[in-house]
Amino acid sequence: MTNHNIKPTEGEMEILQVLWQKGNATVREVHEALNKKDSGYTTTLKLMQILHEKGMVERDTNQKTHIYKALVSQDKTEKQLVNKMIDNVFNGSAARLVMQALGNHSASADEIDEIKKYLDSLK
Amino acid sequence: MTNHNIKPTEGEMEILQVLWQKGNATVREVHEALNKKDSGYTTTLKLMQILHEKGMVERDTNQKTHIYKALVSQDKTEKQLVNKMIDNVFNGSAARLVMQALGNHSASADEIDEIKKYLDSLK
DNA sequence: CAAGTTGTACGAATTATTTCGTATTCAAAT
DNA sequence: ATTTGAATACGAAATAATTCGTACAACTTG
Repeated sequence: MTNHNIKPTEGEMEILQVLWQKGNATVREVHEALNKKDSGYTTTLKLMQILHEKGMVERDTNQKTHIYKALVSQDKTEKQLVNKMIDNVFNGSAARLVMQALGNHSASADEIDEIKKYLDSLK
Repeated sequence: MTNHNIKPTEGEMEILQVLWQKGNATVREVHEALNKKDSGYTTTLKLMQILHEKGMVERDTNQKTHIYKALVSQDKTEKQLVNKMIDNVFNGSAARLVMQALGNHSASADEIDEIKKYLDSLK
């Protein structure tokens, strides 16, 4: 299977998210979307170059300003990270993770409704 | 607020989990519970000493063999890591995380029932 | 076309994390 | 008492991740 052993670092994840959201983007666009006051433009550039080395993004270098695009699937990457957390933090119990995620202010009433609908659809 | 900025590393998390599960334990017990074939006893020891420096565990040094116990709350630590993931990976949406966690084989039918009950109890 | 601006490349410094080697201490067993 | 085994202490090496400095190339505009 493709995309099997990807394990983006935290910094790489931030960039991938921007790319997933925008579809494709230049380094500057990503850097500005991240709005990091604690690190400079070349840091973002370097990270994106590393993502490219690792095969997680592709880029169009026809223009001077390169255009990047995620190659790894958002869904697969998210699943992988979630499963890792279920294993590492919740001893394999997805239910425990879910309850922990819902048992705090991050989950609004709307979100809870949405989840209920989703659960019903699983039956 | 107490326990605010703890951020255990991955290695530290593994140890904390054993401590939460066992209540208290010696270094050897933790090391064996982890069953790591890729790193030695002194590595586990060192990590536990670091946890102690950081104030995340306490230890009884009355006997030659020290006995460790977690000081940070499992619940708070889990919430913190989950919230971080919701922010970093799911753009602030707890619902997206939950669905990702449920949308794979990690979640059994039993678990899904459990979650439904929990959701109902939130209303 | 010269000067300034914006971009990439990439080695190297910095910082974080994990791992180990070795000294030392203590207790049990010979 | 001496040896052996199991423990802690802790500096330092190894590895991973982030950040930056600086060189250079390509546009832009005055």
